[in-house]
Amino acid sequence: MMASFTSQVKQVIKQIPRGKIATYGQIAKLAGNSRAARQVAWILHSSSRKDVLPWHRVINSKGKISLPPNRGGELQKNLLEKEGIIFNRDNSINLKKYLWNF
DNA sequence: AACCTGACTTCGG
DNA sequence: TCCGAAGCCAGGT
Repeated sequence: MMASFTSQVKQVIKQIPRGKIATYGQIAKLAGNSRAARQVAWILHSSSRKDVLPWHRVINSKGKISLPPNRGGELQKNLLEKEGIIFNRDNSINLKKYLWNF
């Protein structure tokens, strides 16, 4: 079996329902390490190229997009809005409303 | 083959 | 309450 942290993270991300978002820390915690949020970010980089993952549903704990706009941040915002997520005027997301509680 | 960096979070002072 | 430092895994150089 592939019980590596990476595969766990991938599985968790695949379970994020449409129209909801999750934070790096939340995913890391579900994958087994609450402090491995950083790896989650890196995994999205490497895995989203090969596998199809809803990477756009992953944001930081402040409820904002972590990518620089020129790195896909705009795309991410666009994709989330298409799923019905409303952004605040400061480009943040209402975690109380959209955070994925499994 | 070793070292560095990355779309972050949490803990301690 | 605010700021600094540590933690974690993998891929690229």
